Order: sequence, then structure tokens, then C-alpha cells
Amino acid sequence: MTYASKTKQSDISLSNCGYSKVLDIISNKWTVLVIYAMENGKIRYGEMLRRVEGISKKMLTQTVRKLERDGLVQRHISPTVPPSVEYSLTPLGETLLQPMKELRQWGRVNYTQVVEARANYDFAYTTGSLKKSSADEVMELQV
Amino acid sequence: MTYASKTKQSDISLSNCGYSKVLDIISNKWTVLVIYAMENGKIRYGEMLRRVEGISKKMLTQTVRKLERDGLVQRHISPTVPPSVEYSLTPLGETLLQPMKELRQWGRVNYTQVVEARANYDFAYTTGSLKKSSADEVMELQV
DNA sequence: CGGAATCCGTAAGGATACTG
DNA sequence: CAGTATCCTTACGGATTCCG
Repeated sequence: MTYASKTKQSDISLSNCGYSKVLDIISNKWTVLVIYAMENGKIRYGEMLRRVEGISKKMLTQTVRKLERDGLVQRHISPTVPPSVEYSLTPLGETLLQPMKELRQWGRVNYTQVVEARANYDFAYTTGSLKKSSADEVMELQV
Repeated sequence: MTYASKTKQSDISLSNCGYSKVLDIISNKWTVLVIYAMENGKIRYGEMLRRVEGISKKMLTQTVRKLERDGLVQRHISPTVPPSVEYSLTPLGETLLQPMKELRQWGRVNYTQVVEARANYDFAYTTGSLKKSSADEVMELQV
């Protein structure tokens, strides 16, 4: 019996599932990268803008505001001219670093296989046959 | 010196960061919930449709296809009438369960604080003052 | 410097209906 | 039962401009 169980399993709900709670916070294009930029301590707005490759002012502000609202990020304003604003993780925000790192590690370790699987899948569905390995072709995608 | 380091830090890139690789896979409304539905073994299409609360056929198919393409999910078709299709995690897919569980655990443990932080933030920005705790008001949101 | 405001295109996702 | 196909709405995010 490969089925898990015949007993009624609880539903997986968007509103009560721990996964969804987290995704509600980190699931978008920039959030984890922005948190990542703060993992070593305070960092200024402009510095983040440069470090997080490709992010716009709009999205950086929006992302960091949402994190602040969620209690994961603190904002420190130095009322100088020109203004200086630093961001850092709150204690709550820092607790998210560990689970995040595990995800990153998974990505580093396994993404090669994912890319290969994709190539294999695409090949199968465009030619009708299957390849054993497409490691050669995807080599240039590794980083 | 609260700054992490003055030495040049590597940029955080969408294309080469382990975080982005994972998000590329799991960062959307349904993926983690669908993976979650398979954590105990094979499960049929219709059963998932019922278990994952609120998902439509379109999104379930789309999500599960993407996971299959990524090599995280296997599809087993029994050519009976009516057809029976079962999905299960591949070995690669199962390796994602552990880091996912840590995230879920984080959500379960800390989401209360996040909700409270939000209420506090919203209160501060709608009234101009700050509250110490809004635990009372957010109680009905807990699950 | 650190934003806010505005405009705009794309794409993610919902609703519904149809099919082998 | 396990999907496709189509339409449609919204929200995410990019580009640009302006401001204290």
C-alpha cells in the first residue's frame, strides 16, 4: 500500500497552513534577496539598491516597507542633509535567516538537476523521445 | 562598528543566487501546498483538488505540470476508463520537504507576531500614535 | 539621498464551459 | 476522472518623473 492513509486527512488551506503564512511574507520577486542583503547587519538604502541587482527604487521601498510592517525589519533615520536611512533585521527577522539558508542551500545543491530535468522534459515533448542526460547542454547555465 | 564589513560584498543577483533558484520553483500561490499534499505518498488528481482548498483544476494542472517539468513530481497514469492519474514526489522532490518544513514551522511559530506587528504598524500610521500590543484584537485571526 | 507619484504592460490566476 | 480551452480581471512590477 503506497497510499499514505485512507483515514481522512486535514485539508490544506491557504488561510491556515504554515506554508501559506510564510509565503505570504517571502513569496515575491525581491523579498528574500532584500532580507539576504541585510543578513550581515545595518545597510543603507542606496547600498541595497546597488547590492540587489536589478531592483528599482520603487520595488526596494515597497519590499522594505512591507517587511517593516511585518515586524521583520527596522528603519533607522538619521535626520541629516542629505538624509541617511539604514535598515536592519529585527530579532524576529533574524529568526527567518536560518530556514531561508536551508532553502538557499537546497537551491545551490539541486538546481542543476532541476535545469537538467527541464531540458529533458522539453526535449521529450518537442521530439517525442526521451534523453538520458542533457548535462552537456546545460553546463553553461551553471553558476 | 555595526556595519558588517567595508570590504566589497558580492552582489545579490536574481540569476545566480540560491534563493532565486528556489523561488523560481516554489514561489507562487499553490506550489508548496501541492507539494505538501504529496508528502505522504501517491495521491490522485481529484483527491488533491479536494485537499488543496480553493485550487482550481486549471491551477492544479498547471502547478503539477511545472513540478513534473522540474523533475520534482512523477505522474502515473492508469489507462482505465475513467482514467486514474496519480502524482507523487520524485526522490529529488522529497529532498525539498525538509527545508520546506522548516519554513512551515517558522510560519506556525512566528506568524502571530507578524500579524501583531501589522496591526501595530497600521494603527500607528492611521492614528499617528503607537500601541504596545494588539494581541487582543488579532486573536480571532489565529488558527 | 531616499523616497513618492504616476503611467503602463505583462502575466498570474479565477470563472466557466467543454472533452476523451 | 482528469484534464483543455477561453475569457477576463487584477496585481505585480518596470520606467520615468518629481520632491524635501
